[in-house]
Amino acid sequence: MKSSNMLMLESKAQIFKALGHPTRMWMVERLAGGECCVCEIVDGVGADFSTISKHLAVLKQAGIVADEKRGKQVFYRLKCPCIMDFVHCIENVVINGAEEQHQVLCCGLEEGKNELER
Amino acid sequence: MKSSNMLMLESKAQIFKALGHPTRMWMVERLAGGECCVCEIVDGVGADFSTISKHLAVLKQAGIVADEKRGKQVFYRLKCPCIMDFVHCIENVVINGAEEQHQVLCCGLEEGKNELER
DNA sequence: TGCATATTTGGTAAAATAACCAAATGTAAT
DNA sequence: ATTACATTTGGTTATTTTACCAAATATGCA
Repeated sequence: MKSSNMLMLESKAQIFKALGHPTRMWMVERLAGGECCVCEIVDGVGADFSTISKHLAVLKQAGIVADEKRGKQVFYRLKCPCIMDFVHCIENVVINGAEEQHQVLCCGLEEGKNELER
Repeated sequence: MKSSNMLMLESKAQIFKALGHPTRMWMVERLAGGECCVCEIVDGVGADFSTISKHLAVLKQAGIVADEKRGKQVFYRLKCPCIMDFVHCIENVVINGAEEQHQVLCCGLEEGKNELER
């Protein structure tokens, strides 16, 4: 691969990769509804604390979430809530299947929709 | 994980995962410039034919690209060129680092920028 | 028909990921 | 200071991913 921009390529891929796991996807959607502490995520996902912690570390490492310790708890939040625009588009891709992808994937963003608040 | 929508979650994650590899990222960007045949991608990436073929299969499986056989060659194209909007946003995230992400990630789309043609 | 070209498929080994448990760390309250 | 709670880190094992090679398949041309 001819790569003056190999590093950029890897960085971008890393961000997508971080979103490429159902549990982390769930977390991102959860955090889109507002920050929450690790224990809340553990409750929602139903996996081991350590597992959740590691998934959160992946998202953090990719720059998708930020964490803040307050008292005994650590709170995570989406660093960029607009990442949900992506997610909603992808959702449409999934729902509408292969055929309509072309139209559908573009829609949400171009009309400036943002359904984070729902 | 409480999952009436577990399947949806997995499908979305799969799409992100497909984008989560430098080589596949490169391919998507290459295809954003217009369809091309497998051999052109092989040349660009510099990996084995079989490796490229398998990466393309991942993208196809995820519904990101489509293939069409013409003569001896197989041509691939982006099923949804607007997926590049995502990629460019992510690019900004990478460039601007953690601090500015919040503003930057949103920009490209809201101003309707689309640099596919460059 | 038979050959060369283009691509995919199958197999295998190395590397990366993911889940859990146990132990370590940091913080607050006693 | 000790204890309890919240989270992270380290270790282990199972699974998945990736890359390459070799072999199979498909297509066009001699």
